Amino acid sequence: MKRFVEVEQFLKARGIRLTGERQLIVRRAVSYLHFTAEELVKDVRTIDPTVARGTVYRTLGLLHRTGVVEKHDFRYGPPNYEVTFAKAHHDHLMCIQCGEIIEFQEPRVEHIQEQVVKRYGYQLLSHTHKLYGLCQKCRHVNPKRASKAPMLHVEEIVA
Amino acid sequence: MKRFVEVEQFLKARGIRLTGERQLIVRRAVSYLHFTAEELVKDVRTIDPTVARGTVYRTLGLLHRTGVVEKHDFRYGPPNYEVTFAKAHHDHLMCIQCGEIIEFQEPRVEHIQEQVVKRYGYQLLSHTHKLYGLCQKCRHVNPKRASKAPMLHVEEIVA
DNA sequence: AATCTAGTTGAGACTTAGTCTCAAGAAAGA
DNA sequence: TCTTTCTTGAGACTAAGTCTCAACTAGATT
Repeated sequence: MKRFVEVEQFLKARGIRLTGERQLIVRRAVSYLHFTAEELVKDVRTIDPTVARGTVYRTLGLLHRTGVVEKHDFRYGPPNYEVTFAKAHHDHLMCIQCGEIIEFQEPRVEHIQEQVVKRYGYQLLSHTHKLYGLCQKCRHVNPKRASKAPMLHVEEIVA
Repeated sequence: MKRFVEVEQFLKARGIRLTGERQLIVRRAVSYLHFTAEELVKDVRTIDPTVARGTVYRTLGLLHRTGVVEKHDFRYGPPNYEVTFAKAHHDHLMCIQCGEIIEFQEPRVEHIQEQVVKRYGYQLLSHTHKLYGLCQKCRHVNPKRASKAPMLHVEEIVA
């Protein structure tokens, strides 16, 4: 079954009104792996220019609140969204040069996290774990000009 | 030795001009554990209202590029800065109710990260690892009203 | 100490990303 | 079909941050 149909059924089952605008927005959103709010606005308005910016933001907020999309703050740049509906939990590895994003799973880290929160008497609700580096290609390319990304912290650089 | 003196020496050694504005900004910044750019602007301008907003932002950028401060995108709200100069690497655990931030160290996770990046042929440059949850106190408090934070993702909630 | 000059500053316009308001329009139940 | 409630488009508004430029100043040079 198409991914957007599942999402639409999920929304309907929660008593959320399925308007034409929302359907369009959901269908465009699932076509991306990752996207920014403004990218989605542009994309949707390319197909139907009558859809207001506000509607895209509102729908994105709705999808976020209902757990259909996840919001990622990759460094440098506006937040990034991902339709995680019916998708296994994963974390991200990003190339700071070309922007490639790789999704990885690491149950061992999840396990250690549990130990950490227990240590401080916390109840774990969620987490983010992002790795930044250079992919094989970019490592061998001499950047033509300085990237816009700020210099890395001395302490952050892993030997 | 006072923390800000060390930072000032570090900047000087790198040939960075030490103006009165920069000294004030550094001194206020090191007095916080975590702060937002706007908080720092307000704080600095309380002491010297002639310092421009832009100067605080520029100096913060300078401190960031030189690795004196680190920028954290805790979810919900503007980014958070931390003077990490001469401070051991650590990650963060945050209470989403009261905002408490705990710094923790987990060499085991750092080690697993190395394995992950090797798996994909990447060179690791930096990472962020943030845990969100409820502290002991907040877990037992019935929130008076819904928090502004978006609902958690089903997949994000750890059993 | 006076001079020089590249780097820094204040002021404020500008940008980007996102929120809010409200009248008009559309979905779903009665 | 009517009614109620929710959603929408339009655009004003806000928050956070960036940029420009003439005036100023730290620190090097004399």
